[in-house]
Amino acid sequence: MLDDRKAAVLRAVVREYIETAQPVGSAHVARTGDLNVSPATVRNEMAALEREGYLAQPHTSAGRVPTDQGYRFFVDQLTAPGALPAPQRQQVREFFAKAHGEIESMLHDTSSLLSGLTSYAALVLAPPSERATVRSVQVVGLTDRVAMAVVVLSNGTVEKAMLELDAELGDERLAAATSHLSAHLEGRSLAEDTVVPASGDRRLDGLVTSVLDALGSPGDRDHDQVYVGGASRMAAAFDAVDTVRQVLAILEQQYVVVSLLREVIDNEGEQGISVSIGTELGVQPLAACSIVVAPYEIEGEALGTVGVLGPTRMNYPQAMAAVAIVSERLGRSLSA
Amino acid sequence: MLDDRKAAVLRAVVREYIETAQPVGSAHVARTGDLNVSPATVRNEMAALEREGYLAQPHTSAGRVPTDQGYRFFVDQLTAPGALPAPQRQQVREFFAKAHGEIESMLHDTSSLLSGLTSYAALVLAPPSERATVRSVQVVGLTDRVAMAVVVLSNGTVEKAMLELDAELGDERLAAATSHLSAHLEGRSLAEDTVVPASGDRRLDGLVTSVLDALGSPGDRDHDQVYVGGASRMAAAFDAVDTVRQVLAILEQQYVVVSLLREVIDNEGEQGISVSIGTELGVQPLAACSIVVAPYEIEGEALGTVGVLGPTRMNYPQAMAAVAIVSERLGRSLSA
DNA sequence: CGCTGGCACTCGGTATCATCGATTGCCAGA
DNA sequence: TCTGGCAATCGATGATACCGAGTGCCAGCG
Repeated sequence: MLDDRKAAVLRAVVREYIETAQPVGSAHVARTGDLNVSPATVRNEMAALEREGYLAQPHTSAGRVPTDQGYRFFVDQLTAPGALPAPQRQQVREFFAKAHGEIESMLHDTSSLLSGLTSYAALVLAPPSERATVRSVQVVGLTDRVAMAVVVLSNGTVEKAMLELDAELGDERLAAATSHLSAHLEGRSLAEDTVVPASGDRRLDGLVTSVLDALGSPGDRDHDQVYVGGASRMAAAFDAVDTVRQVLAILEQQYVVVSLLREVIDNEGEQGISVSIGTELGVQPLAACSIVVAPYEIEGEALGTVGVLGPTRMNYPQAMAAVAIVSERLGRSLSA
Repeated sequence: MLDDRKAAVLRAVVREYIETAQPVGSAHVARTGDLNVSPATVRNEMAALEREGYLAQPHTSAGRVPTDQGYRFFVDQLTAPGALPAPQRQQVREFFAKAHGEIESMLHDTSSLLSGLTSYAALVLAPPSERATVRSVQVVGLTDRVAMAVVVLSNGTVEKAMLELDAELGDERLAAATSHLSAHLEGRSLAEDTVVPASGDRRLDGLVTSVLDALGSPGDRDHDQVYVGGASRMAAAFDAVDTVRQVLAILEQQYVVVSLLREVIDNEGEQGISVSIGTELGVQPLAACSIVVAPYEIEGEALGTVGVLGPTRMNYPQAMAAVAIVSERLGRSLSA
């Protein structure tokens, strides 16, 4: 697609622009890039790259800036994930050595870690609890007419649902519901359309049904819990306060973030790290942002995802390295 | 402290500045304020107010801007909470009419509501679970050496704690621990130093102890769950992107936000709404921010708090009105 | 034929300067 | 005690010029 020299020029421009956030001129490239050519030659190549859509000029007589297409080529062809500097590798190691306990706090802390590693916002998507099996079900009365169903899943997640009861139900009936549900749910996943056979007792069956309803409904969306860490770092990435506001507003909408992560993962071949750049994200306010994500695997199955959200001029090699190592260690840590 | 006319001038300046974010000149005050005096007179008053620390001049020959002290006087003496416009009252009513279900999602949604009402960031602090009593305890095995203790509290909260077991424990022993703990914890609060008598079985007692340890430790800090809504709106309140970053960084640290809310509530007389302005907050990055908070009461006891965080030049009457109505309705809603 | 040095040209950024207008402080007079 | 008048202040705005980074193009060189 691009001959070697064009590629080298593009690479030099992207690298320089990532570092300085300033348009890159031909002189800089001629000096920096490995190719030993004069600025004039570089200029010709840059003009060509601009015609082909890889570079853009903010205005005549400024340097060139990579376009989304330019970043795309850079990510796909011109760079490898790269390695994280030693101190940061060490930091990751220590984090996962200490990490233990509840999955929620672990995912939350992971988002902070990743954000710290990259100086961008970090996104961590929890594994869907559909695959987990029920370990325990319990129906507990809170007040006369309010009960709560609590389900413990094999992955350490706890689901709960409030029930508003039509009629006052005694402890015995709640206990009966608990044991009835336990008998038919334990060992299965909540996702299956679990049919719990009727018991004959009408009020009991009504209670059981409402428990299943309550547990089922949040399962679709609420479960895609996403942890956003270091959103404030987006403020350092842009100097237009309005851009910052729009990006943050997006990050506050969990479902948008979740579907964004899903899309990015699905888009590319499943070979690990995926990158979506600028307009590829399909969300206007994020036109100046890129996302780097990788799935993490628990017990060999790709389940959740971790990623970072940064400006399109983010440091892709570093971000990819960080996402790679964190997703790998997180998966390993959760498998144990 | 301030004679009537000075107060009127101060009020006019604060109101105008809140609206326009521009330094206010004497002519504007003379026109706007109810007092029928000439700009020259207003100038004299303003000079006096500046000497006494209520106003400041960004530079000679600009208008005046309120100082923190000026806002303080305004809030304490010159304004009443004010009433929310009808459509917003309606919005609150509808919200709480529909609201139901788990306390967590309710608090979360409340923070969004309050943020929407005020266009500032909203802070909602969950009631501490110390007062709630235990309704159910259960120890569930997840893998050979990992178990999870789940406690359902009377307020609808679920506590959980992971346990790493020294030795493999069979289901019978977990069940024994469950019933032993149930017998001694149910009806009490987790905060009390609950002494669970020894059973005689050494391994069982070890398990029981570790459950209590695990449940006790997070109880101190993890519990002060705080929900932050509309943080992105802080980006609209400032035009220095760096200020935005610092404020957001603060908002990401839960414990800072929690202790901030605590302090503000404690500072002032407990008569409802409290306001902390600028440097009063004692946190340098928030020098340009103010917080308006009110406790909400469940069953007559002041427990959690709701509040908004905005720029010092926030619309105090409106914010106070919004905080007041939301805290009142939230408390009522949670009491039901 | 491709690369290079040279060169005119473009155009944003910065500095300088004058002007304008909002606002003040002060003072003398009502 | 208030007011109108007035000089003074100082940021904001705009015009102007200049500088420099960078470009595109072209003629010449290897």
